[in-house]
Amino acid sequence: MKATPKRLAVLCLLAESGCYMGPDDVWGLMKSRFARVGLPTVYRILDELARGGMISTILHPNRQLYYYYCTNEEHHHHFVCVSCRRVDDIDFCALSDIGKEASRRIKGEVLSHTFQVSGVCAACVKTGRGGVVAGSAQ
Amino acid sequence: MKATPKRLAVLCLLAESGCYMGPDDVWGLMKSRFARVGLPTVYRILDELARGGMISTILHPNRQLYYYYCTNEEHHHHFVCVSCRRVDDIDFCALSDIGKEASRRIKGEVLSHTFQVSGVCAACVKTGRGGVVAGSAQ
DNA sequence: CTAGGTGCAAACTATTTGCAGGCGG
DNA sequence: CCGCCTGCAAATAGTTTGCACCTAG
Repeated sequence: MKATPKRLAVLCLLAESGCYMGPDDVWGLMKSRFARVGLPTVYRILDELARGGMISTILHPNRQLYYYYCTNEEHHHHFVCVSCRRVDDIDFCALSDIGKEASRRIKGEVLSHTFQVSGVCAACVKTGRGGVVAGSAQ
Repeated sequence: MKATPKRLAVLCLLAESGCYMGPDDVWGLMKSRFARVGLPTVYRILDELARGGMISTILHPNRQLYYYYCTNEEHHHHFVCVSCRRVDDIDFCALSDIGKEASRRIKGEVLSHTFQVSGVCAACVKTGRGGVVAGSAQ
């Protein structure tokens, strides 16, 4: 993939923020850096970067897709703060710990899995940000 | 919540199929049982049943919401077959097994979590249904 | 009579597509 | 000159809302 100014800018935005952002958020920041930039372009760039593995996706319970910068090459999962949108890597995989057990019970072929923890990060707990949020456990 | 004929019908449809369905799928089946039924009504009923805990939701990687009937009162997770749409309960929780570890690393407050395994169920593996599907692990 | 359930049409919003212009190699 | 990156406008699709009707209690 060619490193165009806009692709780099999106990557930098995400890397510097350390937060997950939706296409609209990224678009807002891009508009302050480029005179002309279209929302479809932001969608395309985010999709390309995610396909290329440079960023990862967060499927929010609100059914929208968010993106964030991720250097961790290893398979891992995420803790997302519902207050400040910060993302922390969880550098272990739930499935690997219980994989044998899961396979034994399911007796099928596991193709993929999602594991995502959301809550309030340490910083937000400390400063009292992040009120009570309805939790949904699937 | 009042047990209206349509609410019961939606519940029965899901219970009898043992599969997850989208609002559109449910609508299709409802139309063969009721002369007049609107798609918005199906959306409303599914939402109400889910809020009431009578059915549970599956947030598919395609970002659409599916519903399925679930008797298991305990906290648990799901294995969804991408081939036949069957859902199996995984009657243990990934987070409980690694909860202390997660809390220690995150140092924040966990509000909710999702854990969902998708693949091909035993029956589909046996009959050769269910081709290769791109897997996405978050 | 009243409350709530429902059909229908329209609105909404996130996302995607088509297409033409433009820029770099 | 060619390819692909991109802006813009329009289309798409899932979902939600507004509102009037209608029926059970």
